[in-house]
Amino acid sequence: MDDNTGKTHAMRALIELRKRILSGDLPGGTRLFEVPLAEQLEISRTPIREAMSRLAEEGLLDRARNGGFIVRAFGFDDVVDAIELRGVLEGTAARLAAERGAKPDAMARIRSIVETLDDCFGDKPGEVDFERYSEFNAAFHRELAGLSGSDIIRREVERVTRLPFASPSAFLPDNAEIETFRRSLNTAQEQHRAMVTAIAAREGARAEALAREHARIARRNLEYVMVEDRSLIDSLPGLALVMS
Amino acid sequence: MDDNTGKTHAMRALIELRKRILSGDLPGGTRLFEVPLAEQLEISRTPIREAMSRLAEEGLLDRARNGGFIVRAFGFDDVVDAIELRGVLEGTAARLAAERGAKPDAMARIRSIVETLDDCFGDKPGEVDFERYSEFNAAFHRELAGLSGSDIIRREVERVTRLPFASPSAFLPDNAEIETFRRSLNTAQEQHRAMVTAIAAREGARAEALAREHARIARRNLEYVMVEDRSLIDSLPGLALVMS
DNA sequence: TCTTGCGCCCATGTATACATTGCCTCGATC
DNA sequence: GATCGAGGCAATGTATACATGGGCGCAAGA
Repeated sequence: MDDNTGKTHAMRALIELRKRILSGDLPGGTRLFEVPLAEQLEISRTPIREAMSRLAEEGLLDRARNGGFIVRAFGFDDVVDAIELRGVLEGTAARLAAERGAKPDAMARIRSIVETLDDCFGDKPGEVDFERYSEFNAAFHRELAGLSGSDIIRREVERVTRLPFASPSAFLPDNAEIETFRRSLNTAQEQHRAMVTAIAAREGARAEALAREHARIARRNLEYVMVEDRSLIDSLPGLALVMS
Repeated sequence: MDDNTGKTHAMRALIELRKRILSGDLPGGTRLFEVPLAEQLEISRTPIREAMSRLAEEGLLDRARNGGFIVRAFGFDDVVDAIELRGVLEGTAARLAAERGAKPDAMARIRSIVETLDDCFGDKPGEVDFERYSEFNAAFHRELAGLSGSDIIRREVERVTRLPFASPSAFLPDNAEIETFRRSLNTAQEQHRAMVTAIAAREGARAEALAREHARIARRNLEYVMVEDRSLIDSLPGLALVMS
């Protein structure tokens, strides 16, 4: 995101609007009018426009035909597709890293991240330091995105990842209560390790396949939520803006 | 792009700035200052900002740390990566269309486009209606992007495609003189046909592989230009903004 | 000489008045 | 009754004045 967090009026408007969209306060399809928003946030129209323009870049708003902005509507099909897309792009990042070779220091960094993730698992089965895992899981995916050395790939991976429900951490909620989710962490960590191994061995196809399958964990968790226990929807912040 | 072509000052500024960037008049890394630009284009700063914001969405400008915009710099490595990325995304579009099944009317449309492309080839070898081919080639790729029915996929395919050197028509220059390029058209059209066949037969892996290989034609043409005949660089509009 | 701090200047940030456009409504006419 | 057009309103588009803040240079002191 931006480091300028909250310094200017435009930044505060950006953050506030993003919050409202992500929380579902502004449902998909809602047209955003400059004047009322400016009055609500007690600033002028100019920073509002700036903020909306940035949200359009993020993919949270669409530009309307005759000017103005509309909150982008996401359905569950879109969540599935975005997760699939993340798998494809991370797969490409992994494959290219394998085929072209990753820089030694980047490989060292990602290996160290995998070690740390290992440490998040306690001795007893099912014992996981969730918060730490979540943090270093994000770090793993960030490192993976740039591992091939291609700026274009890194940018596009990070772009998809920015959609909250497509983020690698989307289904790592604060409440680690969900047994199904917790079990998936072992599989996920196996895949992290295997990806790094494949990349180091220059096995591009394997690295790509692993990354795609890795993203499928998110899809399975999504399907669990939708089919088995819809009450969980509310505890997953990334799903708040998704419309039935 | 936008249908609003040139109606407002912001749109005219957008078009003018885009032209300057694509033509290389504004090389990568150039910082764009609002005041001088406003004076040059004889409008105020407001529509300039609007235009620059849209160019950032297009990926032609980057936002600078402390405000302002910088022309994004592309090297030949980036062109290669962007072409690769297009292949990956079109491959995903094709695979999903195969796996999920495409709508009959969309299939009919893309089949009709393939027929038309066939008609572009004359009786004598090497005889091609270039302009018509180029037009319907673009149509094929546009149709392919949406064939799976996924908006997310279609948007992202079209997004990458918007970079001029990554467009499916990037190496279909007006001058059809380049024998190597002309020969590649036969291969390309074979692949178009095969992709449609694979999608209809629900052969996802084959459809994906074909789309990726299809994009490689662009990469080969790029390499031909770079290695065999660098003088051709100037005749390919999409490469003007690429820096050595 | 090096460093530090003050101040100016330039570029973006913001507010606001005014322009423009497109849509909606209401009415009149066919 | 339907359609076309004029008018007004509401929204974005634009210009511009002023605010803010960061960078650079110069100068003064250590």
